[in-house]
Parts: sequence; structure tokens; C-alpha cells
Amino acid sequence: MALEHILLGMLRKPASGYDLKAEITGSVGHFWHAELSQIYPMLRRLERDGLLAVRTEPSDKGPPRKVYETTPAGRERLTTWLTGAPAFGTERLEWLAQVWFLDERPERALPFFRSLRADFARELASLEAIETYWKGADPSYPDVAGNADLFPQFTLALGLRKLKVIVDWCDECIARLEARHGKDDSR
Amino acid sequence: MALEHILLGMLRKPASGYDLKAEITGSVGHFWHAELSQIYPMLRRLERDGLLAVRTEPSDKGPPRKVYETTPAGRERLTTWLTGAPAFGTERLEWLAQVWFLDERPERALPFFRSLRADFARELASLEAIETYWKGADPSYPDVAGNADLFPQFTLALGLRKLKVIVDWCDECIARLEARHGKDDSR
DNA sequence: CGTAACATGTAATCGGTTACATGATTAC
DNA sequence: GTAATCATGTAACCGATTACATGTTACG
Repeated sequence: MALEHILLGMLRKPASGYDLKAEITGSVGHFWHAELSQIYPMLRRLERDGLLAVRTEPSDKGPPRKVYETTPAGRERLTTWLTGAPAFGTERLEWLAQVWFLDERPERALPFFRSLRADFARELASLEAIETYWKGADPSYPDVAGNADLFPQFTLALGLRKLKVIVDWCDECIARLEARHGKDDSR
Repeated sequence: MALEHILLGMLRKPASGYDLKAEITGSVGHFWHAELSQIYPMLRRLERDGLLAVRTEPSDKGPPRKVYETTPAGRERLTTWLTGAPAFGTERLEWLAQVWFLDERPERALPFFRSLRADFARELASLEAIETYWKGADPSYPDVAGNADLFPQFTLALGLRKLKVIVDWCDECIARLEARHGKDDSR
């Protein structure tokens, strides 16, 4: 169960469930996602099992915050996950399944790929913004100094390259489809 | 729900549940996966809703086969899925999360990436084998004639490119890690 | 005065995995 | 005889999504 380990990893720096949701989307967000309704019960479970410690802090706004932090036992759990083999969750890409069956509706192909291209280009732009920020913060990028930033940066590099090939692939599919039946259709 | 639509798409040619499992792994297998225990109840449901037709055929081996086929209503369901917007299931890549937190166990980084590289290289090889087969069957590849093969071929092209960038990325990560602390470690 | 952000949760449901159950035929 | 392939299913469980429930503070 990966969410468990992601929380244990993130909570090496203390945070509340609410914080975590924002931190997840802002860091591992390009390859992971979690709702608050999933985070809260998991935090409780991890605390019950002694992998997290809690303290309650008053909040300026709204109800009191429950701030969690990884315990030594939690840290150990994290390292066993890291020591194990790479975990492949069988990838399921529904939009590729749609592409596969597009011969059933060939006239939908061009608008479909154009929409796909727009979506991935937007995602690519958001990763590029992160890269730009990173470059500004650390002038030696991509030769970062410490280990702490190295691995997140690795994942960013892969995200950028993958999105680039997807956008290029969309463009090529569009070009091939246009070549097949005159450039004037389905706009 | 994508499995539903995948079955409706595949069953434009009649097949049994058992057949389907093999057909899925052999075609859309590089981006989708389904177990028999998931397929059988889904077939029943789709048949109950009039989207599939069944007939029972005796089998040479084992119990009688239930052969399904998409009905006109099923075909309509398929096209509404294809007519809709591209469906993104939020991608969750656990192995990238492991990379993200590798600073907790830096000495595990090299073996981790080597294992990752081996896994993806194997996947890439299997897609390349499919491409080779395809080239042999249709000498005009990649300029296939009909629409029927065009879209599956598009998905194959993307799979190949994505896996290539992942393998290259692994190699670069390995090189950078080796450069960081002498080439002789953690073999 | 309403909306957004802060902050915590529960309940119902769904898609998917793992394990279990059954039994025939074929190849070694 | 025993393992693999053919062929069908059910049940328990788990991870994740969606919808619901509650209440405060700050901003325009």
C-alpha cells in the first residue's frame, strides 16, 4: 500500500492531514494523488500502529490542527519499502484504450487527439514551471548538491521527458490522420 | 468504467471470457490488465443489460464455452464512450514514489535503479517483438492500409517511445549516481 | 452577506486483487 | 500420476472515489 509509505515519507517533516493533501499535489502530484477522505483514516491507522505521533495545535482559522510526525518505527517501515524491489502497480491508461477502439468511430479520431494534445501540453507546461522555479532557486541545477533534492529532481526529469514524447506523438498522429483525408475536416 | 468498454470493443468479434483474458494481455496488455474474476461478472452484467449476446458452445476440453458478442445496443454504448472526452485515470506510479524518497536510503539507490532498468528493458523488448511481428505481417508498416490496424499501431508506437525514454532515464540516473561516489560500490 | 480557505471527519459505493472451488482433457 | 491448459465461477477484502456532515475565520 503506497499511500501509507508516502505519508510516512512526507511526515519526516511534521504536518496535518490538510497540509499533506496540498503537499502531495505540489510535489509527487505528477504521479500520485490522494483525497482527504483517504488521508484522514490512514493517518489514524498509522498513529494507532505507532508509526506516527500526533499532537494537537490550536488553529487561527477553523478547528484545531492535528499535526503528525513519523516515529522511529514509522521510519523503519519506510526503509523496508525502499529496500524492497520496485513496485509496479499495473498501469491502466483508459485514454489509450479509447485510442485502440477509435476505428469504431473514425470521424472522432482527429478531435479526440486534438483534445488529448491540449490536455498533455497543459500538464507539460505545469512541470516546466516547476523546473523553471527549481532552476531559479538552485543555480547549479541540474547538478544539485544534496541527496534530498536529487531524487525528486530525477522524477521531475522523467515526467518532463515522458510528457514531451506524448505531446510529440499526438502531433504525429494528428498529422497522419490529416494526411489520410484532406486537411479540412472535423474542425 | 473502462473494462466494460474494452469488453464491448473486443467482443465485436465473438469470444468467451477465457479467450478475452488472453486477448487482452496480447493486445491492450501494455496499458491494461484484467483478471478472470473481474471479467466473468462483468460479462454477466453486460448480457443482463442487453449489451452482449451469449450462446453456449460445447468445448473439446473442459466445460462448455459461453461465447459472447456485442449487440447493437452494446455498440452504441461503445461509441458514446469514444465520443466523450479522453478519460484520464489519475496515474499512480508507486515505483516513482519510491524514487522520490530514496534519500532516506541513499545506499539503496543504485541497486534500485539497476533493477528498474532491467524490468523496463524487458518490457521494451516484448513490445519490440510485437513490432517486429507486425513488420513481418504487413510490409507497408508503419503505413497500414485500414483504420482497423491504425489505432492499435498508434498505441504501440507510444509504448515503444515511452519505454525507451524510461530506460534511457534509468541509465542516466545510474551514471549520475556512480559519478557521485566512485564506480566500485553496491554491486 | 456570501464565498473561499481552513480543518476535521463518516458512509456508501466501486473497481480490482487474492484466494477459493470445481472439473474435464491433454501431454509428459 | 501429475502438471498444464481449458473453462467456469464465488467470496472476502482492499484501495480509492464520491457524497455527505460540521463549523470557523477572512475577504470582498
